[in-house]
Amino acid sequence: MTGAMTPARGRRRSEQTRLAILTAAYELTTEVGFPDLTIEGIAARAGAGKQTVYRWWPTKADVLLEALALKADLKISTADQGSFGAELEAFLRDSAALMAFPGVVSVLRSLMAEAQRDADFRRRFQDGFLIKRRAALETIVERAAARGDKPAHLTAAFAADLVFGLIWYRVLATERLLGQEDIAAIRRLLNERPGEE
Amino acid sequence: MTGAMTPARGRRRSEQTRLAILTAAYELTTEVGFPDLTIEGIAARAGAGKQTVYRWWPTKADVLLEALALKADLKISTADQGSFGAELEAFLRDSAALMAFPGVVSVLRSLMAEAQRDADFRRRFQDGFLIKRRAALETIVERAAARGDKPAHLTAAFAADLVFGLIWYRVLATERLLGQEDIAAIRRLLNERPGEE
DNA sequence: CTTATTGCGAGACGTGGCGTCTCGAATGAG
DNA sequence: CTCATTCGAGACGCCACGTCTCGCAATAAG
Repeated sequence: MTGAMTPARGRRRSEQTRLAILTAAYELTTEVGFPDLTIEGIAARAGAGKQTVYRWWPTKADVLLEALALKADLKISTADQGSFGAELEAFLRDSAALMAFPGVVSVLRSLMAEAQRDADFRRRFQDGFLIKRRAALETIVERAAARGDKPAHLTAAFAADLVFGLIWYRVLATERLLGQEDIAAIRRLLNERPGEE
Repeated sequence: MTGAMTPARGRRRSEQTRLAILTAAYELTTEVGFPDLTIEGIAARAGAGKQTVYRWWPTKADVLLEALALKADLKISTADQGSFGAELEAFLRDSAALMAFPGVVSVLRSLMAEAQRDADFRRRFQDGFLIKRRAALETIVERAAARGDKPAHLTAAFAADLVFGLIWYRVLATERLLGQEDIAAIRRLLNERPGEE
């Protein structure tokens, strides 16, 4: 939901049209790419009017941001698995699985790119996506700390910077996606020496 | 240089105009932001014709990429300092200093964003910037390996992914730039236990 | 039921940068 | 001198932008 409050009177927002717009935006992005994605094209494919899109979303990037949540639901495991290593591995596996979903990597690239160009969207992208992902990982690290199952000197914030840094750098700057060997390497790097120094 | 070979005959390319265009592009980006940067605006500020810009650079992002090299010269220390930790610290300090240069962070964001939108520029950005930076860091790691001064299980490629991942993630997804405490944390993370298993 | 209010599809409209093209002058090797 | 090439300047058609207007549909208040 991006728009205003629920109106007291008048016609209600069409949920069917909302879903048609989100689906059209997601599909069009994978077909023509984000730069050639247009509001006009989204509206046309969804069988909606341009104004209907503009009324509920400020930019095409915001449409995609909501479409992403719709498609993949962003469910990441943070369940207590007894050890920091196991939870970290589960988190990374879920992240890799999400990015294996068709079109997700392309959309993620587009959204991060747009966040660099539009300061207002940058904020919405941080609030609606980035900090939620961070929070999940930080939960795991903090639980490990409470357990005494965490390397010294490793703060939750720094661990999040490292992990998400690796994931995003791979997506944005290389062609190599996260593999099993990367997950093992991260786990080894962050998980060793539970109570040293 | 982006253009063709040296012509056998005819008027030579004006170095003065080339510098004026690069300077104008760099300054305009910091003033109006990359999205509102236009080829027309660059040409006007530089006192050049549009065609002169189009003749030598395929996109405005390519102009900025060359302007960045002109401004900051991208000199990163890879000198042998005797230990992996010292060289890593020098590298990170240089990187932080480069990004402290006015406008550099803004340009870096714009270029990485554009690399997500334009597949052709993506390649040029990788070849002309990203892999050069990687090569510098990988040199340091490989020298440490030859010295026996490197943690086990740490490959040069993975170390580069981690370090550049952290730097780029900070720039692209947060407002926090690389500080002294981050440099210390990276050094601690990558440098401990020189020969363990 | 009547009326006010809001959302809807459709599309017209002016704006502005895009990338191409043309022009005449300047430059420099053969 | 000759001719290829670059230069500054700007005209040109194109297209998506974001706004606006229209008439109809849906919904709640009176």
